[in-house]
Amino acid sequence: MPADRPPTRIQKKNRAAILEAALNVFSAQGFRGATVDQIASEAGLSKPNLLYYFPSKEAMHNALLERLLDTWLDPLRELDADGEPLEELLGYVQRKLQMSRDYPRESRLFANEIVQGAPRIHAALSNELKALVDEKVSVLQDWMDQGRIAPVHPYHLIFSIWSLTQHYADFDVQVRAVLGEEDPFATAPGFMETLYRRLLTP
Amino acid sequence: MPADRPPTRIQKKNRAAILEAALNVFSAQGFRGATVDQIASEAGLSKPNLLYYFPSKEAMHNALLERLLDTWLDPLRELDADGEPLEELLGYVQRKLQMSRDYPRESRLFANEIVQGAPRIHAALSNELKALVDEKVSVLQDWMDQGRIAPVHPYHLIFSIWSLTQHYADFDVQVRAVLGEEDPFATAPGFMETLYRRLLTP
DNA sequence: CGTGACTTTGACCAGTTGGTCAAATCAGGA
DNA sequence: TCCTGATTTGACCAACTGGTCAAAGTCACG
Repeated sequence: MPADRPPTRIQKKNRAAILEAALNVFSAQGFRGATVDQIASEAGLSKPNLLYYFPSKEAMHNALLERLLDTWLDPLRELDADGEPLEELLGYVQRKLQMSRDYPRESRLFANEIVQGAPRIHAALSNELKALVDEKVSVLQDWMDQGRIAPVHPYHLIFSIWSLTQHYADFDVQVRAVLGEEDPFATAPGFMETLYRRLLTP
Repeated sequence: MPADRPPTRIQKKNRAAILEAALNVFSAQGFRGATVDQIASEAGLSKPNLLYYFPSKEAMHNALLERLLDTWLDPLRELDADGEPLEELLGYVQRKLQMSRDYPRESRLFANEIVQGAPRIHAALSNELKALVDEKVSVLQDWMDQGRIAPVHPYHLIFSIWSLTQHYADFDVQVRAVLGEEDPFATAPGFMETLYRRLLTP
């Protein structure tokens, strides 16, 4: 563990390689299923060397989760209260869907954590996450009150967007087993657009 | 391991207790996260005693998954080609939602397995599951062709039902963290009905 | 109540895993 | 080049975990 002066070139490179490898392994095996040795070999480093950069396996996991929550909520943050309601929501849906396509490992890391009761990020859910959702829900509520989108339970509306979009990353195996050759991400955007347009058009 | 004559009273009781305990532990911790000792103590038996009834930890897990897939698909099997299309679909949605409320452990067991790539039930997904879905999709397609429900991508329609309903079991912690006091299952059925009614009414 | 099959368990074992440590090696500024 | 701090690693541990086994206890039925 080097002193807390600015990180060297080597530190940056190795820390990044470790997190990249850890993301692969944790997202595929879950926290307990992952072993430090696996991560080390995936990162091309020795196990003691990993533990030189991160004090423990849990620290790697935490570093990933911390970085993740922010990225994960970005699409929702972009929802603009001053935009055209339906287009804003459809935009949010498509951004979220793209994240499932482009960052499936992150989605699964998150899913693993939540399914098992979110032991490590429970606080963040009740604080940051809840605060952001509450804020955006009040925007949705205003739009509904003004008759600019159809009235529906705003929290369930957001849950539905989360679950529908993340399903394609988290349950990827199942989706592909059922669909066969067809690429889910070719047809999903159209389906989503239809669904939310019909649901929300006043 | 007793002979293969009919199971005794004790065998029945203990096997059931073990599976019940295993469901608790596996659904909360995942396969690798669960330990045989945990399951044993939860079942009120000793570890060697568990391994007298099941040859290995994996055998317990398999026994659960096997029993699960059938139960899990029952609501979809009930979808009746001769019924009134919209009502049939809404009925399916509500049955699936009830399963999430009444059997959250089973839902999470399944989720854990799929998120990690379904290593143990991949075959069942491509066979039984795909066959059933294909069959029901052709029913949906007929309904759409006849103009009895609005045309949408039928596979995505089914995925959407799965993801929306299971979300309330699998991501329960997150849902409750955001909702606070409100019981999700009080308001979800209404939301779902609205959603699918608007999506599917021709 | 005796007997053979069924059940239970304490003690144990080998493999795995997270983590440590001292010694060796390397990088780069003076 | 030399020196100091940064980096790397082989060898090790202790704890945990899945699984074994022989011996002891219990059950049901003739």
